[in-house]
Amino acid sequence: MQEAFNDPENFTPRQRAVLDRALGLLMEGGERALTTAGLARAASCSKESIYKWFGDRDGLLAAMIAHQASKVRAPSDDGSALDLARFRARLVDFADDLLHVLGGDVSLALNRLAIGQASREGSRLGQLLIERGRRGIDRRAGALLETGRRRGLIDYRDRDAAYHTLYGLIVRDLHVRMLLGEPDARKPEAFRSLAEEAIAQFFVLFGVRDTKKADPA
Amino acid sequence: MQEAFNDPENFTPRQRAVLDRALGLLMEGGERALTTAGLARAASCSKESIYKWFGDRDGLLAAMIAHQASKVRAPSDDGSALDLARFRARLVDFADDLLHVLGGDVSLALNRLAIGQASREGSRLGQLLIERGRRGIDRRAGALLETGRRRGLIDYRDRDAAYHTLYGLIVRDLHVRMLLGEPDARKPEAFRSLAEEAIAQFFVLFGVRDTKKADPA
DNA sequence: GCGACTACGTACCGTACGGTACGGTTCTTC
DNA sequence: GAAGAACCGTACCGTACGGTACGTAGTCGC
Repeated sequence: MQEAFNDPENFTPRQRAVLDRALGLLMEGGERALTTAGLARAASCSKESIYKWFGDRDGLLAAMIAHQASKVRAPSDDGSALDLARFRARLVDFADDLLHVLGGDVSLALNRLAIGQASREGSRLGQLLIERGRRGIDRRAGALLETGRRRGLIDYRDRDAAYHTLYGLIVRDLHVRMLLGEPDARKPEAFRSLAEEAIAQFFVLFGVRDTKKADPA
Repeated sequence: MQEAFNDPENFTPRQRAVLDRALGLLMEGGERALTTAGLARAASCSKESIYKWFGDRDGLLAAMIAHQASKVRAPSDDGSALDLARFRARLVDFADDLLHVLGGDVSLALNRLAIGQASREGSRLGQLLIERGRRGIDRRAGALLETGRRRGLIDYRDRDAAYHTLYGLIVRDLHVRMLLGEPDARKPEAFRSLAEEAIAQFFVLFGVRDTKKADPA
């Protein structure tokens, strides 16, 4: 019955505050800094309450992921009319958002936590992170691509394959480098130009040919 | 003077054997399974020797990375004459190798270890992993790309940018998913086709147009 | 006002780990 | 063959953490 602890809908405001404090501790000092005693002290609650609410330490970690995921609301994709320029701008925004999300403190801390636990057998944190965190982004991008294809702005055979290519063009090896703590990888001021270049390349691969093709030669 | 411990050239065969056993423990059960007492028991050595050889636990981890990196020898890039087909095959091989390396047990275990430690302030494991592990791959790919460009098979403005794009096309989000423990991401039997598709896309972006351009329309 | 409930703070327990010390054994070297 | 170094096995120490138990203080319903 540990699942009952993981439903962010049932979290009380007090519990959410404690989970936020836990995320803060995790961001500051990593997993080692997130101890039940330390969290109880930092959040001014008792260890007993923590265990009562979340079961055990793994339940707490899972609840943190669920809680954080519940805070992120994907911007609703209004199906307004898209011309090529607007569609391209939407893709650039998506790419920029993606880089900022992946490079955010909370995302990096949670991914480091889940990856650190991934070697352990019974750990479902990785799955949980993918399901709760990535699914939303994937769906948002998938819908965007689908819209672009229906409007004849891009074309592809396999939507998932196209999305994975888009993801690779945007993120490259930046995510892992940021996870490893390489300072050069975390340059939010560079994300915009990276996003624009990635989308330009994506259009070369999947764009429908148009009359305004620049041809340097 | 901890640096002295990290030079794999100075490791004795006995020390290498211990480091191999440590890598084995790390692969089996993650960082939690790699304790000094456990390693001493598994490798039939004394804890005192471990501390004498590697300084402390962090020194041991660094030595493991250095040791593993020293085992990987990049295949020497013989500058034989390359036509397009051979160059393309070389790139596919590189992509296939890259996916197999990143998805290997040792690589995943070491990356998980370094990422788990990345939040800690003084941790240089991430840097060490990038320097010792990735530099070789990067140089190999860079040389390959440079050769292709000199032969007029591909073209690019910025070699590093081209390489990063190549990396993104090959790896996509597979590395992080494998690090998170997603079973679907680790399908070595699928790596070859992924590699071929990535190289095909790379040629669309950076290939020099030739007469045999297939044009569906 | 009173019981039932919840939560806070603290103290406590068992365990496990990093690191050190020491006696005994094997191997090298002269 | 003796001196000395390297190493193994084990025992030991201090600490820190996960998890539990308990005494107390609010709070809500009646």
